[in-house]
Amino acid sequence: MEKSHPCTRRSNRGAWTALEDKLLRDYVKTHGPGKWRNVSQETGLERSGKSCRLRWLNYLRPDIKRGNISPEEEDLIIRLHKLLGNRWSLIAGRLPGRSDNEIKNYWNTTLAKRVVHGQNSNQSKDDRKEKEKEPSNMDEAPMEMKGSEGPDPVNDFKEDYSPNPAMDFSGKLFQYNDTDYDQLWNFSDFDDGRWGCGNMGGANGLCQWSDFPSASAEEAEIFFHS
DNA sequence: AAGTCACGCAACCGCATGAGG
DNA sequence: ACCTCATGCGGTTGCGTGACT
Repeated sequence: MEKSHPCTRRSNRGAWTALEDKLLRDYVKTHGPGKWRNVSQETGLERSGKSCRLRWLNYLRPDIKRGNISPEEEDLIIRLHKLLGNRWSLIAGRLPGRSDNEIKNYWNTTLAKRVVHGQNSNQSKDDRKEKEKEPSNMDEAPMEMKGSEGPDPVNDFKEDYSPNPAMDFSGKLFQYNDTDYDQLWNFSDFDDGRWGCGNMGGANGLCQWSDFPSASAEEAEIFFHS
């Protein structure tokens, strides 16, 4: 097998062509998603593995949903962003058919200004540039805000989703009743130990805040039901 | 009609992480 | 325990296009 010299074999950049899409689709159909490094060798595509992966995830995979974000999806994005910060892949995981890139773009172009500036989306580019110079609250993940002067994610969550809080809010465990959140939480999403335990079984749920890192799901349940 | 601006989106880049040797 | 490689993630860039002057 002859390798092209890196200088002469310049990888393609820019927008994907229909032919490139077809080659990538065919590759995935045969080999399945993954082994992105091999795509260029197998198909002749002059694209990096990263680029192929991104194209597949954001555009070509069969379950991808194109088109406008619905108001329901929008609401979900806002609420999840409030909880999770810029963890786009987690947020995308709750919106079937939407990619993290799409949600990130939608947030940055549409929702961020709406959330920061109320409903006034007529913001000039200069204004945005100015904003970009200073750290935005919305760009910070909840855990980074913790202990600072910024919003308190625990209390925010508490206020928003816990009309009937569990017995010990200050003790880091709390209950929510919002049925939406039956679908929103699971253990694996929060494997960094900051958000973790949840009772996904019914209309009510139990969540754990990061100051309780050693608690297992079982411990949290015992705590909640004791 | 032509030039400029503003915006949205696709794609790229750098870093982090995890698996396997 | 360390190294390498593949993959994933979030931030950023740049292009295409429609709106505006």
